[in-house]
Amino acid sequence: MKDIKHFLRQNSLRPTKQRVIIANYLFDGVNKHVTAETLSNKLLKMKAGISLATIYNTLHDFYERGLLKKLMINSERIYFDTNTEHHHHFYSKKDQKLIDINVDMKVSGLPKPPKNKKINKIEVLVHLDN
Amino acid sequence: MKDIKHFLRQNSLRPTKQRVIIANYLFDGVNKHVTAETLSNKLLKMKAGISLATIYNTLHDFYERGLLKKLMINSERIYFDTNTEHHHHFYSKKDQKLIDINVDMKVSGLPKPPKNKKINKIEVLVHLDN
DNA sequence: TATCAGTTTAGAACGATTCTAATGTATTGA
DNA sequence: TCAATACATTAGAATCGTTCTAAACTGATA
Repeated sequence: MKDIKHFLRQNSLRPTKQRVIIANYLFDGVNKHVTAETLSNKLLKMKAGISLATIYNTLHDFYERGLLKKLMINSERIYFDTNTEHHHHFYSKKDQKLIDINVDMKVSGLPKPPKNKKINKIEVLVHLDN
Repeated sequence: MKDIKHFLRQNSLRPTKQRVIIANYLFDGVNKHVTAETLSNKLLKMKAGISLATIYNTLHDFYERGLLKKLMINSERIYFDTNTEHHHHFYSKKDQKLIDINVDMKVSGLPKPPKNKKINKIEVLVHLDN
């Protein structure tokens, strides 16, 4: 897609074949949560032979440009979220699945942060059964 | 300490030399957040020559008995919390430090969980600057 | 106090991720 | 248009936290 090449250039990323394929998939309008592994599997199904190293590089590059959010869900792998707006998540450990919570939530009763520290952001993770 | 041996036995853990040392440190009344690495360093300072394997085993054993909580903070290492009550945290990435939030907080505006799923627990992580 | 199940340990293995350095490709500017 | 070159991709090695293995050890028991 022309648009994606534009989009990549706007983010100072050369629109290489691999980046175009990955960006097309990730930024198709449907928000996604991916790991290097799930993305690799998806790309394999699409017959796009992109090396793992490039997948890691690309996720990293996109993250550094603010095109992806990194999620700290468990210690086993790194999740990337195409929804870069501030939002929260449901998480089902059993299904290893994340679901966006896009409605506005409020956290009340928050104590003052320690001296000389400011709150950057508040992350709410709602664990579902198992 | 006699108490710690008792405590271990009550949790169906043999009070071995290593477990007694680790439990004495972890459950001294002051809540702590440790990783295998920080615990290992602390034990080295105490001149307790406990192998890394045992540290991992012991953290795991304590976790399985519900004596420790596992925290998913970042993907680099696993944090264990001696405070097993439901509570939340401040996190400073810069300092790699966690601080308990022990006051009651309320999250409002939470949407319904997906069909057939029930909310298990809600975790709030307050990121401090950097 | 001998037995034995449970524990500790060094070191190997593992799995996600990062690094290396050789090859390939998009961009540039003449 | 076509070098030249700066940036990307890649296979495979390296890394690092964690887990596994299997041999030596130790607490509990009878």
